[in-house]
Amino acid sequence: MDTKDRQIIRALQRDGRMTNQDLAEAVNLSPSPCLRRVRNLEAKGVIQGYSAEVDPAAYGLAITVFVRIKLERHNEEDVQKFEKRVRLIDEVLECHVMTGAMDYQLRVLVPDLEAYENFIRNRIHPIGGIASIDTSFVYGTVKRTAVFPLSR
Amino acid sequence: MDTKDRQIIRALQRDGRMTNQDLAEAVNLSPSPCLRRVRNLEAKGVIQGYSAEVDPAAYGLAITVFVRIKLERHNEEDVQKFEKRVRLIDEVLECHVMTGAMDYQLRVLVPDLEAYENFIRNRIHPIGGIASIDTSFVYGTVKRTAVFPLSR
DNA sequence: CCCCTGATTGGCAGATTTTGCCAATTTATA
DNA sequence: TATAAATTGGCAAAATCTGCCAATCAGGGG
Repeated sequence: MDTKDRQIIRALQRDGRMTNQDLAEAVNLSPSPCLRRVRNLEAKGVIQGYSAEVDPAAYGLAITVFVRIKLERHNEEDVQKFEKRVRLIDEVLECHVMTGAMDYQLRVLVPDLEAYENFIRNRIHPIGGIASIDTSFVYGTVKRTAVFPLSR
Repeated sequence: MDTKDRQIIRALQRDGRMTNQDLAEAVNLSPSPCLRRVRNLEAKGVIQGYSAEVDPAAYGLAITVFVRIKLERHNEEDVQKFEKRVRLIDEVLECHVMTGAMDYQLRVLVPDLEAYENFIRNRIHPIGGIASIDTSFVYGTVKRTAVFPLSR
């Protein structure tokens, strides 16, 4: 992981579909060592995959919600159960374990408010063992980028 | 935006670099109409771009932080100033306007705790007009996907 | 200071993929 | 049902990918 690798990573975060030729030019390499570095980053798991960035509203998912959840108990069994169930819910795009007053923060995508109510009632509450839920809707997005800051 | 478009979108969210030929096969089209649909989704802004998914820790950014910020005043000028400044900060990958007790939630990536302290002192506080800051560090990630739920 | 070793690079060529064009098919509308 | 519009599939030229080999570079030991 040298400077060249970091350049490659940031270029592919900006445009994950750029051709290897363009990428090579952008980082001052010829195509073949450039491709070799990319494949290497993929094999080592530094680059975990590639994905299309899609406008959720245009797709029909107008509402983004951050849901913060606290469990009643934190024994191994209840924690495992919660995490396993959460992973299976398609509307949950992200779930992190957090410091602070709440245990988890979820990023959830739903078409409308009614769907959010159903999500909480039919997907979250049935898991059981939940002490409290705190919901914040996203009004607007000021910034959203996939490009990491240059580190050193 | 029909079923086929949604299939294409979800396939490209799973693997943004799959070849058009494979994509066409996955959605039961021949390559040329498939590519035409993709280009159309890009032109309409439904697909906003493509990006590499990178392991932050492997890149050297071990710490993910969600920062919730409340402003002192909400007049046009202070709000614009805050948002403009936040957009320029490389460590901030996301910033959303939120309902609830806090005004904004930021997703921030830094190499270590010291860098986070510097981030707050040198990047956030100097903006001014901030009433309160609430920090939650990410301990672990239970789920993270780019693939939207199928909407109807 | 030079040589040796291992790692990385650049160029080449065959295989694969993209992409614009046209005729044929399907879908929607009157 | 007839017509118009939109969408599709196939083809071929252009661009790209990717494995291989010789050349170059960086670092350590004598």
